Amino acid sequence: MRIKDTAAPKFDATTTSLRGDILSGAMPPGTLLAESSVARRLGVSRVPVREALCLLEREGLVEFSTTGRAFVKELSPADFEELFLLRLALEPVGAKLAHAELQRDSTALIENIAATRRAQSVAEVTRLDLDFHELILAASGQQRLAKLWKSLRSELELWLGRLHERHQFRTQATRRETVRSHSGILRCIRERTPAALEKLLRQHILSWRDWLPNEESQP
Amino acid sequence: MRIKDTAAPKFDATTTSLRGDILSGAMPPGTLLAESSVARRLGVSRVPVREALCLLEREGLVEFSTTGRAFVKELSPADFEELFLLRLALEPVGAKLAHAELQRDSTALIENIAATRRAQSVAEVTRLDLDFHELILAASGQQRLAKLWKSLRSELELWLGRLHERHQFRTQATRRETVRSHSGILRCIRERTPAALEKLLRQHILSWRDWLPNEESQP
DNA sequence: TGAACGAAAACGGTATACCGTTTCTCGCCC
DNA sequence: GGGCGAGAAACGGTATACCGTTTTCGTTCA
Repeated sequence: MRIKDTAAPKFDATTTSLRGDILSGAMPPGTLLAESSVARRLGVSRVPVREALCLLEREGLVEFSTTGRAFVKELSPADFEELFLLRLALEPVGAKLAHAELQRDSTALIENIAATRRAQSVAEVTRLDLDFHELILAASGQQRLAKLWKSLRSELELWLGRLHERHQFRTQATRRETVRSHSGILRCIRERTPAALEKLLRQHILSWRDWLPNEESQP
Repeated sequence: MRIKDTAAPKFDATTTSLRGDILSGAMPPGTLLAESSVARRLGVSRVPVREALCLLEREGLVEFSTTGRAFVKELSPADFEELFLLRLALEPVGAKLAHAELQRDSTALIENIAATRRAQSVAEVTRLDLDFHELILAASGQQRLAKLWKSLRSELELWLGRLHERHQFRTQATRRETVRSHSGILRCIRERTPAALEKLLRQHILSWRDWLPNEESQP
């Protein structure tokens, strides 16, 4: 009755571990991820580490120098802007296609909104917000679109990691605004009002962007 | 005065070789790319092959089964449609941003159009067409957008590989139409008429899609 | 004091070897 | 004749070892 006999591959445990360290801020952007060191630290050989770094590069969390060394990716304000440029280009397309699937079953999105109402911190609201958008793109039925979103999300979370420590957000206002936007977006998808949907979605994404301090200050 | 002392890494020679075999049709979609066999055939060890397969997966030419085996990606008609969905979503955004760069220097695009005028086959027109779009997205200054385009292009070429053998195209009409569209698009970018640009670009992309037989027939 | 130089340590690219699992093949049994 | 199962071959995941290059750091010289 066993579904899986095979032992879990080490390279994805390695990937998970590294991803956690990066997103948690334990390894800030610019940190060198040397294969040997990582392998020693995690008690595996260099081979699974190599694999993990390759995967994380595709996720957008790691970048390689010309000499082949891996670093935690550093995002410039321009990168940050590009992420939202792509969100604005892709999400409306996906949302319009998600209609059929969400007409059939949108409980996940409804539960997400309910959970957002109960959220206790801005970090939690943020996570639920990203989950909400991810659910929509998954419901679009477009594989590349969904994959692409996950990569954009990773990079956004990489950026976010630096913010929650440094800034005080107004939890209640953020939460209320998020719930309102998400409810409206879901309604537009299910009632199939594409023009209103696009407008709402764009506003929501942009307002989210403008909440985040795009620090240019420190030289 | 040597820029590079270091020997060219084998993994990118391997990547190039495999990419060529895939795009040339020598290894049709569905072909198993076993690390051992490829390594033997190319006279290298499995390690560079592993690296190459990882890169080619990111390019969209290779996909992995759940058991970790690599195959030349098989594209369904739905995949084909998704590629154009993404092109329609992304290219207008990139083209609008390419204005400044192309105002400064658009010789590459102009030469591309001239070369298209002299093209002798549909395959050549096709390649120049893809080059044209790639140049625009490169000029947008958006790294992720440019990377993304290259991946979409690879998959399109993967699809195209099966067509040029099986179908007779009208070279002259295709060439004339392509030159006309490209000229119009370039003019719109440089004169910054975004509405007309978006319309032209969408028409051009869609007409391109409709030329390609999206065969549903054979069971 | 600062910059250029050189040696040692660290790192990445690659080859090879081992092991458990998957896949294929061929012969057996129904 | 057709499914079915056992054995063999092939394959992927991982560990280890070697080598040339890059990086780093301490020393020396201007």
